[in-house]
Amino acid sequence: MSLDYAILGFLNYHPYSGYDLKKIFDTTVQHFWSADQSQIYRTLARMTEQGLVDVEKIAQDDRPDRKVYHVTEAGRAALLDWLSEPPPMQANRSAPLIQVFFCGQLPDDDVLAKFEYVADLMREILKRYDQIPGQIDIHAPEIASPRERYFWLLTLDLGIRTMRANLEWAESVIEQIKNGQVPKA
Amino acid sequence: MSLDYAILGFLNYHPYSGYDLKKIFDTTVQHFWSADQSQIYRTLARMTEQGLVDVEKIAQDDRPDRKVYHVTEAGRAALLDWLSEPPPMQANRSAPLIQVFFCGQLPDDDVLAKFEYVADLMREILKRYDQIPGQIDIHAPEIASPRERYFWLLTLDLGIRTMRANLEWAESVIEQIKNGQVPKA
DNA sequence: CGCCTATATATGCATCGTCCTATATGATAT
DNA sequence: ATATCATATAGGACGATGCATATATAGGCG
Repeated sequence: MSLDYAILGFLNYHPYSGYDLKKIFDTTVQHFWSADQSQIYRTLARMTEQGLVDVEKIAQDDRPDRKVYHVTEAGRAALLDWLSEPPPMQANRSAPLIQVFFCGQLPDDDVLAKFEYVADLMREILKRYDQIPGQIDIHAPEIASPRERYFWLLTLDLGIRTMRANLEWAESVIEQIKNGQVPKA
Repeated sequence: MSLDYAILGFLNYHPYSGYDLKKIFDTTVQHFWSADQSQIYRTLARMTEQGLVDVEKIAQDDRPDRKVYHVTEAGRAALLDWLSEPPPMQANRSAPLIQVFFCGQLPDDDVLAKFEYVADLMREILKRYDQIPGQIDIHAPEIASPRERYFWLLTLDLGIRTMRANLEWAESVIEQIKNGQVPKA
């Protein structure tokens, strides 16, 4: 259901097509949410049936026709209701940590390589996060008010803080392996 | 597929039943993985067909019969192969952050209440993390080697670091709201 | 006697999510 | 000429997940 509200949230700023929404997801909220193209279309179809959004068909000469979606009053009400609810606290799920949990089975050299790989990935992700702020104007210029931008930057701030914590963790593990502080089997 | 390897990892320490595994998941790795009971049983059934595990039926007088699962050689090989692979970096998905992203729609008081609720939840989770170390002996005493414990504590360390970062973030947001630093619509 | 809890396994159902593929158009590159 | 890319929408197949429910045994409580 989260995708529903993410879509409603963006459509509440401005009408968009499924194709637009896919691009917006991939650029503005990609640090905490991803959306598959086919699922966006399917969700929009369902939400149209449910009366949460309206479709406006726009014919184009040079390109395929667009279906632009608008929030209805019901959709807007559903969004505001949901925003008022306590946040949907989900269970943490981290597949990589399953590897960490059991990787005592491997020799230290392999473990070290694994953590150095992870640390490099995290440094790259942090670099990518630095580039996000510039993208909201390009891909969702309708999110223009200082207040909207503020809350958007809050999510990015959390992403950066979390990723830094992860990186510090990985670096501390690397240190411990190099110093021979990992117990032997 | 992650659940497969988590199950293989535990069965590689010791044979367990589905019921045992459910309890172990809920106590030892609950800070980064949860498993539904029905899915554990279904996964064990599939893995038996695939030859990754073997079943041993144990009749009990006072209680229903148990089906205790053992890792096969193929299962052990699959586990070690997977542990050697680069960690399966998944997309971050955070439903609560969708609320944060769009909650500029709400008045500051509601936003403040939301973040105080989140901060309280995180403090509770941090308290719960403190109690995890004692539980591994009770619910999975077979994970006894210092090396295994070390990697297990690494996952807990990351959970604590991440949760602390989240809490600091929430507290900084609360400060900003109280100081009137959030832009008005 | 009925009810609840713990142990133990299993199925049904619906949703969510991802991957792959199909369809259609126009512009640009080789 | 052909290939590929960007735009634009959509369906099939499948796996993962979660919730509810069914079945069975034994013990404890009121």
